[in-house]
Amino acid sequence: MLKEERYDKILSILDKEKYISAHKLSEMLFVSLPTIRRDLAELDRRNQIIRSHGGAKAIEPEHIVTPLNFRKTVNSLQKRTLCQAAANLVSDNEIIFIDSSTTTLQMADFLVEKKNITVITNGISLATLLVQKDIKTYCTGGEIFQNSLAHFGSFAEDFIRRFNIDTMFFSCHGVNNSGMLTDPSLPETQVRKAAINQSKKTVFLCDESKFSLSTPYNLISIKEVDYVITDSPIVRDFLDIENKIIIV
Amino acid sequence: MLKEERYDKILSILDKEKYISAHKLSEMLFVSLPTIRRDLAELDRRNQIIRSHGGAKAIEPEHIVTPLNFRKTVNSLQKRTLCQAAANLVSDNEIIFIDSSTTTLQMADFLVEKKNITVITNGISLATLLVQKDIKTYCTGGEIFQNSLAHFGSFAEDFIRRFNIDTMFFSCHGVNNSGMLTDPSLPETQVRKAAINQSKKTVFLCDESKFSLSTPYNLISIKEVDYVITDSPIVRDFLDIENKIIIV
DNA sequence: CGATAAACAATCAAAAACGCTCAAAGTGAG
DNA sequence: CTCACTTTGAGCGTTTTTGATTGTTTATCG
Repeated sequence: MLKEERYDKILSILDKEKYISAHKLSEMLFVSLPTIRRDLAELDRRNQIIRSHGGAKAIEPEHIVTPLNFRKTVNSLQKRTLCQAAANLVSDNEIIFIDSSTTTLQMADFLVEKKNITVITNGISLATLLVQKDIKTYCTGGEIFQNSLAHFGSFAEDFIRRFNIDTMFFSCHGVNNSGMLTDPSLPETQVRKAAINQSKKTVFLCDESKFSLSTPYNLISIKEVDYVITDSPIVRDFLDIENKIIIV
Repeated sequence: MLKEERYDKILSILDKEKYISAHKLSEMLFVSLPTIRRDLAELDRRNQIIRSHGGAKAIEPEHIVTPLNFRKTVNSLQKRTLCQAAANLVSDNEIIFIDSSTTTLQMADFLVEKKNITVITNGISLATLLVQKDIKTYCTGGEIFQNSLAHFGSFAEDFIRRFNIDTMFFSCHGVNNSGMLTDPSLPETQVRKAAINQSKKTVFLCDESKFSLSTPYNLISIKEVDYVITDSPIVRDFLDIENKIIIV
């Protein structure tokens, strides 16, 4: 097994387990403890896990994608439909923010028809797509994270604070039972918060898989979102005012 | 079996598997290990796979940033040689800046071997390449320009001013007869100036085509550059101190 | 607080993978 | 057929990765 392959396995185990001991990893991957320790040290250096005494804990499970379902995940028709509905909310001449996630990536395809819009994003893949479609695009700066090809951290937040945004489109890891949008990654949450603060209107793209998932960091309550775009009517249970929901 | 045919097979295997060892490939394709290693080296050079110790890993579809037609202009051997010489000037643990241009793009290939370096760039294609090769990469933010897939403008300049850079690598459009480096784009010139101001050392990558070209905006005189890497001895005419030139 | 066990970093030797050179095999043009 | 050129595989010294061993640090519990 290649080293990079082992790294991926560790990350995908941490995606499910949240916390894993070095000892257990060494049994699961059939390598010695020193090797696992070196792996964990390296993954910690890359900011992909958080090292702790005895093992490691996860930080960004959302972005670890297994080889088999990768294309499906990104190009899913489900997400495409959400993106189309999202793009319908954009008017000509607007300044919009789109956060970096596999869910929002396909919005690029539906924004082409808009006139004179400006898009701000922290996702490099999305930014590149947009630019190639002749859409005026700003990308936040900062360190680039390998798994998501996106910017997080104070650089990105400072950048966002310079803009007045009309509409902000985002996704996140899950919605817990109290209707709070949550994510396992603090940096991602902070970037989204910064963007929400600068925006007149917020739109949450929410596929079915996200319900009853609770992860450490709170973003905002789903009730505070202006529009929820979803393919699952379950969403109604969390909302008071019906007309904020767009079910596709 | 033709070589290109074998390349195709390797790519299609990696399309399904994500990781593959050189050993396994040699069994599957009935050729020796040295041959597989040469194949993998070539495919890595073409940025179609990512080489790693023991085998190779696939490039994830999401990570493909450069348009297809980009490659022809960029992959010239001439530029590659300049980039290799440039990379030789980088030591472990350094913080370097690489400006966005087709000339500097191939530096990514030669920086892999350095340990613990940090690269700052305004070029998105370069940044994406670097990140995939596990190099700590910061990209300046700002508007993205379609032609160059790069950031310019005051956002980018502000970003650069936050760093202390050891070495700054750049190219520009031309060198005029007084030895002044010039460029037709003011924003590009400004970004380069900002980066030069933050840097202890500057390195100019200069291929033959650049001489006697005068364009509107002055960057600095070639005499102020710490190292000039060139494939053309004509450069000597513009310089006093010989040891700043590296002719490849 | 101190004792005990677990986890750790550091070191080293073996194994695997590597790059390199060189000769053999294959290929195409004259 | 010969010659030049490319491609391949074997041999060899080097580098990288790995796992065992050592002594040290850290967590736990009485």
